[in-house]
Amino acid sequence: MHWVDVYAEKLLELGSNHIIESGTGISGQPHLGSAGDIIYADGIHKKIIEMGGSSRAIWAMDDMDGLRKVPAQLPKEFEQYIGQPAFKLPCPDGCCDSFVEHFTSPFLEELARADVKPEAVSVAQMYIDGKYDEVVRIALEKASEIRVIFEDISGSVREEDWLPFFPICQNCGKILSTKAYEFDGRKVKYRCRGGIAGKADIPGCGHEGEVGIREGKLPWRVEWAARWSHLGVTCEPMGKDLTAAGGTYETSSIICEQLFGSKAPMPVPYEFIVMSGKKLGKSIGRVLTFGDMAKIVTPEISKYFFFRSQPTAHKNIDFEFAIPKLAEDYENAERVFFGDTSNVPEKEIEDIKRSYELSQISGMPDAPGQASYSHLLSIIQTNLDLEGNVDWDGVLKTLARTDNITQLDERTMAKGNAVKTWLDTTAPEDVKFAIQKEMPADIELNDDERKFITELAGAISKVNWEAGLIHDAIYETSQACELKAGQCFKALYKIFLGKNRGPRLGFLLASLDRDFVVGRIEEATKI
RNA sequence: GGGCCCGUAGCUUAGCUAGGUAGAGCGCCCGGCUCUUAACCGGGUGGUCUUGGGUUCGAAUCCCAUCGGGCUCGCCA
Repeated sequence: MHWVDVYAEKLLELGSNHIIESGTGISGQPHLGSAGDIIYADGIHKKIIEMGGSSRAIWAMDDMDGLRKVPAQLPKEFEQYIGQPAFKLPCPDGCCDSFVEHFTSPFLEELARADVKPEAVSVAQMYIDGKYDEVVRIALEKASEIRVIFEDISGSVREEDWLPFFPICQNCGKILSTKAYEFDGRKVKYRCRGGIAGKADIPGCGHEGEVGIREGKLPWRVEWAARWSHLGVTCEPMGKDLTAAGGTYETSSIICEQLFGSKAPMPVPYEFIVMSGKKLGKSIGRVLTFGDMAKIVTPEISKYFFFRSQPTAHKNIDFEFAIPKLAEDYENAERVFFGDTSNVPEKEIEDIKRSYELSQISGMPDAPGQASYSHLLSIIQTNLDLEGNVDWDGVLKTLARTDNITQLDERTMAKGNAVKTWLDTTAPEDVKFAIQKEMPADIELNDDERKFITELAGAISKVNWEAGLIHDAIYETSQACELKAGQCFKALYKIFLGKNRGPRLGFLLASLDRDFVVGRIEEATKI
């Protein structure tokens, strides 16, 4: 059984109403891993409903959290906001109402296009609206119990007067720099004495004051427990960092059960996504969000990436070399789904079909997609104009010949655009080819190849300029020279592309100017 | 020091949540093809499933231990 269904069934054994939560810190653009968190939750959520249970998928944005450091893409001026809660920050580009909206709305739109539509909940808004009043009050009143739990689970000792609450300083606006020390049942007294975020110190302003319980937040582990209890969360995917013993999940579970009297949700631990050891430098650009991935391989294939293996399996995404392979895996799953189960072990058929199904975004297609990613990769490059734009009519002509496709349907266009995006962004030079306007400087031809080229120079000038005839002329010349055709094709690729391989030569050359081709071949006889 | 995850062919890996003779892709080798969609077709090479125990009629799979890798907790989202 597919792991998504295993979780859904386990949950339904526990009860029929479920809240599947996911959550993301808003300290910049949410990355691919955050999207995975929500995609996993969405898969389980949908399965529960499909099996007759009721379920809500909730996505909590942690916008009450203080800004720890300035993300790379933000202007330096944002340093002034370090320590302040995210929900109060302005939009970095002035295009949205707020910092949070700037990052979350594109993220949610990208996911929505993949048919992943959780109910978004602002944590800050829950505090401000008083939704957390009760849990905050319980936490403050039972501060000593929480302190004991922290000590038992993780061995960390808090100060005598420690309170599980971080007020927003009324003077400097920071939330990472305050220390609450007294709760009188209504107000919390605090000192803005400075704090720590990662390795950096967050200086405080020294202000002393008191705030209401809606003007600050609980510490993470307490807040998580409070949220579970308040929303009735029954299941939540989480990164493996949170599931370590003595870690966040364990502590929060105990707080949830002991203080709030609620059962902790079923965790769905998952591995982090690794980007093939490559740094996310300028060469790879911004390619680390779900939207970027969806543009490079389509939303369906992006979802397939998450569903095809166990959430705990290591996930290595390589935006350079592994993209066609990922697409091929998906296309293979598609064939399996539509009944071609050759090459697939019996045992895996069910899960492969299910992974494919989970990856769809607008119902089940009634037939496999027609053109493969790899094929499009090749034919799109043979149909680029000088500005690098795709000649879709040319692509269609090729597809008509190779795949019997009479029109570019939505799926084919989506895949074609994805291929083009990949070529324009992270595709490695190895998979790219382009007609060399000048004879490539550093190529070498051996005696056989030179002989072939010389023969061909005579033959090619007499050929009618049609793909099939050009191809025949090349083949016949190779036979006449008693050479392997493969070697001869290679020689031509070298002089036209500067590479050893390429797309079908007859069609490639036919699309070029005849004089140019003949001229290049004649030029090559002098190498 | 504690915990979690991973370890299967040269490489990438499936199978572990059904215990039933280890499967695939890439690569490589041979053969074929009026010979190329960075292909295709046929055949082949290649794994003591990290290692050692245990349970079992039977273990890659379950249990215990071991080694190696990654991550994480002990300050802190």
